Amino acid sequence: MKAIKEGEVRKREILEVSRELFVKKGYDHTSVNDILKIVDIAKGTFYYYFASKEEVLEAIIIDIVEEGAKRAEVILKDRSIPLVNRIMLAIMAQTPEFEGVDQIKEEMHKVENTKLEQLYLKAMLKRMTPLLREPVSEGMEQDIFHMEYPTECIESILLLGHMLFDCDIFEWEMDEYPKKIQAFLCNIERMMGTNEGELNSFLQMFGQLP
Amino acid sequence: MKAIKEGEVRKREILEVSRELFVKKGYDHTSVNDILKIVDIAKGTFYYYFASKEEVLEAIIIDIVEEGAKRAEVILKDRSIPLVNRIMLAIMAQTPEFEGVDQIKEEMHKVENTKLEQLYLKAMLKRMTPLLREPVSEGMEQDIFHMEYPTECIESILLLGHMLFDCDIFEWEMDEYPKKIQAFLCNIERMMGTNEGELNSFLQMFGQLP
DNA sequence: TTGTTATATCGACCGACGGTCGATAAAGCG
DNA sequence: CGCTTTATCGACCGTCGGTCGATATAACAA
Repeated sequence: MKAIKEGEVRKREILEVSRELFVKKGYDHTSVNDILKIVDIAKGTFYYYFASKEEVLEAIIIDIVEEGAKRAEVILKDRSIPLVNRIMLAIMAQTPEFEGVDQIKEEMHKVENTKLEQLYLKAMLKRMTPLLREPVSEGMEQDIFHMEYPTECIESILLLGHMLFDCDIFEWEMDEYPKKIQAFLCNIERMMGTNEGELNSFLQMFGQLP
Repeated sequence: MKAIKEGEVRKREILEVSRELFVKKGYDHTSVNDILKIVDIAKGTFYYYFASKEEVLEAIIIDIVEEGAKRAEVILKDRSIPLVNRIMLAIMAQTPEFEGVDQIKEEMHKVENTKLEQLYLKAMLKRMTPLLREPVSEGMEQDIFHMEYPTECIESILLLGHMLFDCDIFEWEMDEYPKKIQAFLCNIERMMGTNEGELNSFLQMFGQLP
C-alpha cells in the first residue's frame, strides 16, 4: 500500500527530516538511507524529488539563511529600538540560540559539519550584507558611525560574529566567553568608529558583563 | 618485484602525493586509490603507514601550518624590518602565494575543500596567535598600538585575513581586490589602535594602491 | 649458513554509500 | 474506459574507505 502524497508535501517532509539529521549528526555522517528510514519512502522516491544529497543540503541552507534574514528584517523595521541595538540584534538573530533554542547550538555547528558550515556562511553573508547597509548608512548620517568602507566593515563583522561564536574553531571554556564577547564588541566599535562603550548598554541586556 | 623502502621514506612519499592531490582536487574528490596509483603501492601499504585517509590529511595540515609558522618566525626575528611591517609580513607569509608561488592559490582553497580549509584554519590560529603576541606587545609598549584585548585582536585579524583573501566565500572580481585590501588594512589599523595610515607604507610595498 | 624475527608489501575481499532505472500503482482527465 | 501524468518502489551498480591473512625482504642471532 503506497501512501501517495502531493509532491510539495513529500518534498517538505524530506527537507525537514534531512535538516534535523544534518544538524544533529552532520552532513557527511547522515546517509540517504537514514533519511529514507525516517521519512519511510524508497530510494527512488527520494531521487524523484532531489537530484542528489547535496541538492537537499543546498535547499536546507537557503531555508536557514532565509529564516535568519526574516528575523533580521522584523527587527530592523522596528523603529522603537535604538539604531545601534537594532543592528546588533539583527546580527545576533542569525544565531538561533539567542532566539530561545539553546540546545541546537550544541549540535549544529559542532563536530565535522564543515560543508554545511561553509555553504551557510557564504549564503548568509550574501543575504545579510545588503540588509544591514541601510541602517548602517543611517547611523553614519546621524554621526554615530564613522567608516570609510561600510560594506566591507559589515562583511567583516558578520564574518567575525559567525566564526567566533557559531563555529568550533576556538575551543573556549565557558568562563572565557564574557571576555571574548567584550573583545568582539570592542573590535566592532572600533571598526565602525563609534564612541567607546556605545555597545555596552546593549551588552547589559544579556547580563554578560562580569 | 617489490620496491622496498625505509618506512619514513614511504611515509613522506605518501604525504607528498596526497598533499598535491588534496590541494589540486580537494580532499573529498581524492580517493585513496588515486593516491595508490601515483605512489605505486598497494592498499595494504597505505594503511600500514596511516590508519585512515583523514590521518593523512591531519599530517598534511600540520606540515602546512608548520611551514607558515617557520616563515613567520624568520620574519619576526629580523629586527631590520620596522615592527609594523614585520607583523604584517608574518601574517601574509601564511598565504604562500605572496611567497612566490602564484598558481597554487587558484587551486588550493577553491572548490569544495571545506575539510582541509576548516582544519587548517583551526590549526593555523592555534599556532600563529602566540607567535604574534610578543611583537604586538612590543608595539604596545612603544605606543604604536593601543589595544584592550591584544590576543583576541590578533585572532580576529588572522581570521579575517584568511577568510577574506584565502577562501572563496566572497566571489570578488580582480578589480575589487585593491579596495578590499585597503578596507582590511583600515579595519586592522582601527582594531589595533594605530595612527590612521600606519599601514599604508606597508601597502605600497605591493603596489596595490590605486 | 641457517633459523627467527621485524619490517614492508601485496591484493582479494567487505560493508556502506550515493545514485540509476525500469516496473508499476494511483490520480487526473477527456 | 483508455490514456497520460504523477508518484512510488526496490533491485541493482560502481566506487569508496578500510580490513586481513599471505608473503617477501631485511636484519640479526646462533
